[in-house]
Amino acid sequence: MQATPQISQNKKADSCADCPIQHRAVCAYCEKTELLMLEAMKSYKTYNAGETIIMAGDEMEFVGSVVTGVASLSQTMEDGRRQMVGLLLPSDFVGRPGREYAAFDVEATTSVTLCKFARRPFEKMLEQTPRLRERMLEMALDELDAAREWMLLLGRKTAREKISSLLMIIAKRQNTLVQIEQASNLKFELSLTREAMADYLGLTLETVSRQINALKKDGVISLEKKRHVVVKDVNRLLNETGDDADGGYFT
Amino acid sequence: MQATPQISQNKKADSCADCPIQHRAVCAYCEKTELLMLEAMKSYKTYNAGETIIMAGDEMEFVGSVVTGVASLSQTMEDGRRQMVGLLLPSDFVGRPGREYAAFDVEATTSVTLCKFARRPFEKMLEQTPRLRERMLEMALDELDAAREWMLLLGRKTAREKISSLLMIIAKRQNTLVQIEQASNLKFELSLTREAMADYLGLTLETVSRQINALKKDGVISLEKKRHVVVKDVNRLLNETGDDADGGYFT
DNA sequence: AGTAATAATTGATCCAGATCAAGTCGCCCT
DNA sequence: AGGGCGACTTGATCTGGATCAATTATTACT
Repeated sequence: MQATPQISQNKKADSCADCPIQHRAVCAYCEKTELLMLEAMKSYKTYNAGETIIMAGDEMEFVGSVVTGVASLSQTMEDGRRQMVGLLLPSDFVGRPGREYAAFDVEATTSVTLCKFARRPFEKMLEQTPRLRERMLEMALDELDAAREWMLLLGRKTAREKISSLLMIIAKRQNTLVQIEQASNLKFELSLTREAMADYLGLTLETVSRQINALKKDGVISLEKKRHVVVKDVNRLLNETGDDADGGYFT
Repeated sequence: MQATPQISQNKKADSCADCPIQHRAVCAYCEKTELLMLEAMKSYKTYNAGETIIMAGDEMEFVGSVVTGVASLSQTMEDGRRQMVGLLLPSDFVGRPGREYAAFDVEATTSVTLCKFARRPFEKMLEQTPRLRERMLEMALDELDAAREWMLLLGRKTAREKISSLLMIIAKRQNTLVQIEQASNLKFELSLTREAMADYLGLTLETVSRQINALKKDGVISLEKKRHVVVKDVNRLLNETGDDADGGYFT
């Protein structure tokens, strides 16, 4: 039963073009008074690729969301083993309201612009604003779903399935449903190093490299540059992920 | 730096003894009117060990929470590979408000009693009740933290570390902080089969069996019955998990 | 252009955990 | 008591991905 690739939650769809705050948490929350409060509170900051934004244990002075670029949330064991536990793309939220000290490392994978709010005022506003809290709940639940898919990937998928899944995940988040359905030739920028991919997938960078080249040799993808992927047949790639054909949620 | 084992979030602490609704989502929410509404809505149901409570794809008629027993949330691939993605102990919530069809399988691991609310009315109540929404957000964020710890386990820990971590997780959730600190001889019921443990940890049941017996042979634990564990020295076990000594969150 | 630094590939070997295959234990049932 | 079934253990072997070790692109900097 081979269905058309479906995109479950395209977060882009949630943003409203006329809202000056370009991120999901507060974007749909376009009511005048609070919007102005948020406007007054926010500030932008840009980090360079590779820069550490927050280290586990740091005091959390702010929360915010990714406006442009890619950041990662990860955990490191004493002996250096690393596991990425969150991939933060534009519209994703950073920080946990009510949390004093960071539990995970946040790093800029590419150059990243963050829209920041001082944590305390944001928390106060969260208390006063049911609509915003509702939005945060929705986001947390979406992330939880994503984390659970990710757990299946980490626990049970083969290296090849892991790589294919990652490619699909990134393709989905960077392109709209329409683009993917039409795409006999889907291209996208894979803005992660082999090492970052390995940390995402629970593999070594050597295995990542080998599997990407295997997919290439088998004609599933081709590479224009090391980090620019061309998918010839999306369904072919989807088959390699090990997921159900119609994958994704039922909402 | 060997610290005393810390327990980050003991969910038991959140329940209020005089609240007739014995679960976390609504428990702290003891305001008369809505409490009565919830009272009127709720119904209990008990499932036998091994019974399927919900299958992925089913229509979700209810949400609710675990009152007694242990249930699991899991995902299955077409070829039968299974990964547990949630372990549901008393006070844990089942179902996602707003979700029409189940995304995961829910199964009773032991005999389980669920306190159920019809989904629609619960959702309506959630809309009207900011305090309940706040509670749900907090729970979702806790689960997300747990999922991220779990991802580190799945992606980077060795089989022995995985088993040790699981034992610590269960010990923590079944005992209070005080009990654990004092415990030179911590006992607990491990209410999972070897297979369920394997599904939790991304291992095979044979490996689970071998590692448990290795921990026993090395004197880290002993077994009174196959599923009744005695931990002689909690710090010794904690060392085997690969986690930081003071592990857990900073709130 | 040349050189250093970083990212990626590729090969050879190894080993933790999977797989396959018998057992054994404990428990319910008549 | 015995038999049957599910849960668990234990052993032998295999293998996917890790590890170790060079190269070979890329990119960034003078």
